Amino acid sequence: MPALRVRFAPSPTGNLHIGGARTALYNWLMARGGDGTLVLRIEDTDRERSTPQNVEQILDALRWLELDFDEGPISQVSRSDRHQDVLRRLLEDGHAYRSTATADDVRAFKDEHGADRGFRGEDEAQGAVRLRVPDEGATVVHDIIRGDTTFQHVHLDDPVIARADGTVLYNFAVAIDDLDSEITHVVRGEDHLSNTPKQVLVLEALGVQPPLYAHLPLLHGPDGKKLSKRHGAASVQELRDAGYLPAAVRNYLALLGWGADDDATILSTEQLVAQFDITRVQRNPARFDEQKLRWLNGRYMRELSLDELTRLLEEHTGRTGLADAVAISHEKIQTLADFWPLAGFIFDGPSDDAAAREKWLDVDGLGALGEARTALEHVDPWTVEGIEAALRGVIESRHAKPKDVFQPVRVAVAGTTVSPGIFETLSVLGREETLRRLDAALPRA
RNA sequence: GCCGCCAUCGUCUAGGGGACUAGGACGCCGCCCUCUCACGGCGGAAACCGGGGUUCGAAUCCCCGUGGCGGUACCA
Repeated sequence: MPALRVRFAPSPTGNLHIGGARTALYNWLMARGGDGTLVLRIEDTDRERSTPQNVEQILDALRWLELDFDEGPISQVSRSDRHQDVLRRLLEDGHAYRSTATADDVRAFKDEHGADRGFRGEDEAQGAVRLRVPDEGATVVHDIIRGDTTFQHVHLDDPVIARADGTVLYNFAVAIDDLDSEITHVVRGEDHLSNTPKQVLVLEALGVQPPLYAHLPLLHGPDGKKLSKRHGAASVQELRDAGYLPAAVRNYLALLGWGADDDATILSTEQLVAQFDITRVQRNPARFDEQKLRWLNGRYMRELSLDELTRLLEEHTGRTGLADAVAISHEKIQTLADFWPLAGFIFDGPSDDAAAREKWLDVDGLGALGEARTALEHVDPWTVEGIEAALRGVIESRHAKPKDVFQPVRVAVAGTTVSPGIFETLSVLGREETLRRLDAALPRA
């Protein structure tokens, strides 16, 4: 039994999308759970898109997700000498040939022959390099999620494996790189399934065994369409900006296409590593549901200590001295990004919600506010309990409903109808600032 | 067009011939808690794509249809 070796091989086209992130996670879980090795390879044969910045974005996303790798990153381009060697060998032994046939030529051929025959070119000693597909038989892809898939050779065209200028193409480079990295399990998106026989054929031409495959179901947006920016946070970068926690993202992503034996929903990374089983992965595509991620993230946020949450929020907002405000907001936010809209008024002053003022700072509201101001002035010491007692006293003397006093006060200090608990908020604000804000909301005497 | 993959509540899933009056989670609805928003608690509505088989028995196996998705590049 050879050691488990898996790989994550993104092409650096920009942000790491959540589909790619899940592929990385599944590979990582397999490696970590099975004493395996995870190899990172950058598929950078498309020179246009493979900029150093794009590569750095991928690495950055993996770092944020806290998914480490054991070997690499290996640049596919850096292996071109090896690719050329193999290419030459296939050309020499007749498994590949040069042909000037174009995509249009192949299309014309297909139009004529339909599904009866795959395109087979003539060896013209020049042009692009095509791999010779046997006329008879079939290539079977062994997939540990989907079982065996058979591709009849008559349906396969001889694939181009290198351009006329000699540079190799994806389906060739992948096969060689996986071979040289001694990858035992190729775990990747289902969009690669149809091209897998080309890779298997390359390996068979070299007389070596292909690895086992595991093609993961694709991830779609809430509308079932391909995931994109318009679906909200679709990349790791956006997830981070939206204030999600890496552990929550890992948990959620793991559940997109896989479920634990006991159908548990909240699984720590340790539990994921211990329980993840690639053979239990779903075969049908999953939709990315940000609402569930939000809920899950909220659960993780509430597990955090105040110190840790404060640290993360100060990092996220770029502000300091948030500890008290965090303490009274802890239960009310689901993402790091939720904090400032809820509690930012404590630092930046009341927000300006005209509808809220109109509704709660009417004649009655201002009356309650005036009494509240007087009552609060004498609170000593300035504690949550003292503040509550004072405000409840106002309710009693006015024979009012609680909200008829609390909401005007809230609108006066926060500028809007939503905030952390009112007593806690005033406590954090301090007597001076509280009275200042109440006075500002009251008509001049 | 051709080749291929897929198909359980709105969503993620459990289920791998009888344990299914189909279970859990998010979301939704109602109630409770309550100073707003949340949190928490309780309860509810909500699914086996359709049609044929196989079988004593099918959500589970097979076939067809339908639908979704992917591939079909001298992209990755």
